[in-house]
Amino acid sequence: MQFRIDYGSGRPVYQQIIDQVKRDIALGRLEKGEKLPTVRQLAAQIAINPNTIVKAYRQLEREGIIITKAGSGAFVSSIDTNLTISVRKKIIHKELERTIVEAIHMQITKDTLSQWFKDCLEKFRFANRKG
Amino acid sequence: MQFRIDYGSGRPVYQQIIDQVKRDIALGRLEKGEKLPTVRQLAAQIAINPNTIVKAYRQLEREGIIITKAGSGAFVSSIDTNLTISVRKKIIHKELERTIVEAIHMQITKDTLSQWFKDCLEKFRFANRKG
Amino acid sequence: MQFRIDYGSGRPVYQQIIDQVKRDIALGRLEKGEKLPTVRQLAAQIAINPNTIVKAYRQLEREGIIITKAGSGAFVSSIDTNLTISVRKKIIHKELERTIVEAIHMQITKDTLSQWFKDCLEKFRFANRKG
Amino acid sequence: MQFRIDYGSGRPVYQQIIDQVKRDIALGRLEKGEKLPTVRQLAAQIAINPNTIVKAYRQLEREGIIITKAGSGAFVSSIDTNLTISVRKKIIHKELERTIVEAIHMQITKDTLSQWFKDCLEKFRFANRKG
DNA sequence: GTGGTCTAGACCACC
DNA sequence: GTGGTCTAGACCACA
Repeated sequence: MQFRIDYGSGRPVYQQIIDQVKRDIALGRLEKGEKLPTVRQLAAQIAINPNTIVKAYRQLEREGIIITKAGSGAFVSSIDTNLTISVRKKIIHKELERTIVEAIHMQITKDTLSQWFKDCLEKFRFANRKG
Repeated sequence: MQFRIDYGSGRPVYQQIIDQVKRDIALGRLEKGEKLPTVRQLAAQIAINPNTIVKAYRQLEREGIIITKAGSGAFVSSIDTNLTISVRKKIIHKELERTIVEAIHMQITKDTLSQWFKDCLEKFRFANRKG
Repeated sequence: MQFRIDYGSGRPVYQQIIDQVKRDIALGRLEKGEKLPTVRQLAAQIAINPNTIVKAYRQLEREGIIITKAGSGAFVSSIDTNLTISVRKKIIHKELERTIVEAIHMQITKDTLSQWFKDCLEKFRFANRKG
Repeated sequence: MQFRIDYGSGRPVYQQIIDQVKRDIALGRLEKGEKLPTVRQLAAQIAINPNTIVKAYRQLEREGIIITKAGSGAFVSSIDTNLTISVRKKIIHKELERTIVEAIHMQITKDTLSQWFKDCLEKFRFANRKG
C-alpha cells in the first residue's frame, strides 16, 4: 500500500492516513482480510512519528473498518455500519452541500459539477445492495 | 441573517461563520451588495468575541467573497475567482471523492448517493455561465 | 533569520513579518524546506505577542508560501501560484505604475528610475522558467 | 476628471483619490494651474463622504502637489520636492523591491517583469531634467 | 513542544 | 459609528 502525505493541505496527518485506508478499500484496492502495514513499517515509510500511525489505526478500528490482533497486525474488516439511515443521510448531505457551495463560489456550472461527480463515481466500487 | 453555531461539531466557530455566509450566498439568500451584520452586532447576537467575527470576515474578504469598508461595514461582493480551472477541478474532485468514500463505508448504494446529490443541487443557485 | 520591525512606518507588525519572510525567500536567503523560527521563539526575539506571529504565519500559509505542521513548526514551501497570468499582470502593473507616479512627483528622471530598477533586480533570485 | 474607487482593494478611499490625482498629473492629463473638482462636486460624483475628499486634498496640499485657494478651489501646483536625493532613492528602492518580491512569488520571470516595467514607463510623462 | 482557537479588552484609522 | 491591530493569557489538537 502506497501512502502519500500532503503537508500543504492543512489536514492532520493521522486524518490523511485514515482517508487513504478508507479510499483504498472503497476503490477495491484493499480487500477484506487483507493485512495493513505494521505501525513501524508505515512510520518508516512515510517518515513520521509512529504515534501518529497508532492514532490513525485506533480510530479506524473504532469505526469498525479494521481489526487489530495483538501480535499479528491490523486487517481490513468487512464494511458495516451501525448508523441509522437518517443519520447517514444527514452526514452525507452536509458534505455534499459543502462541496456544492465551494463549487458555486468557484464559478463552476451545474453541468460541469454534475459531470465531475459522475466521473468520480465511476472510479469506486459500490455494494449492489445493503445487507 | 440568522447564524447558528454548533459547538459540538469541533469545527472552529470562525469557520462556521464563513461556511454560513458562503452557503447563504450560494442559496441566493444573500445578494450581491447586501450588507452583512456588523462585527459588534453579530458578536452580540451569537454571544461570542468580536475578534472571532473579525477573523471570519477577514478570511471572507481575502477569498474575495465580501468587501469590507472601514467605517461602513461589510458587503457581499460579486462571485469571482482567480483560480485556474485545473486547480478548481482538483479541489472539487478531492472533496467529491472524500464524500463518496464516506458513503461507501456507510453502505450507501450508488443510486441513492446520486439521488442525494441531485437533491442537494436543486437547492442552490448556480450561475448560468461564466463571463 | 533576523527580523527588524519598524514601529514608525505605520505598516502593521504582522505585515512586516510577512514582507520580510517573502523578501528573504526572494533573495535566496531562505531555501525551500528550511524551518522558520517557532512562534514562541520569534515572539520572544522581537518582543511582541505570539498571536501577531501566528497571524503572519497563517497568512503566509494561505498564500502558499510556507507550510505549517502542527507539532513541528513552519517550513518554506516551494514557490507556486494559482493566479492566472492576467491577474498577476494586473496586480504587478498597478504596483509598478504607483511607484512610477511617485518617482515622477519626486522629479526623478526616466533614466535614473530605470537604473534603480535594474539595480534592484540584480539583488533577487528569479526562477529561470515556470514549470 | 474621472475618479474610480475600488472598494475591493483594501486601500483607503482618501488614499485612492490621492493616487489618482498624482497619476493624472504624471500622465499629463492634469496640467499645472488646472482646477480640480470642488469637494462637493467630487463627493456627489463618487458618492462618498465629503470629509474623505477634504482629507485627500489636505494631504495633497501638504505634499505640495496642489494649492487650495479659499473661495476659488484647488489647483494643480508645479511638481517640486524638498526631499534629498538619498531619501528619494531610499523610498523608491523600497517600493521597487516590494514589487519585485511580489513578482517572484508569482513566478514571473525577470524578462517578463522588465518588459512590464518598460511598458509602464512609456505611459508616463517624465521631466527631461531636474531643476 | 509545536501551532490553532478563543476570550477580554485596549487603541487606532477610516468614513 | 465602522472595521483593523495588538496584547495578555487560557485551553486544545497534533506529532
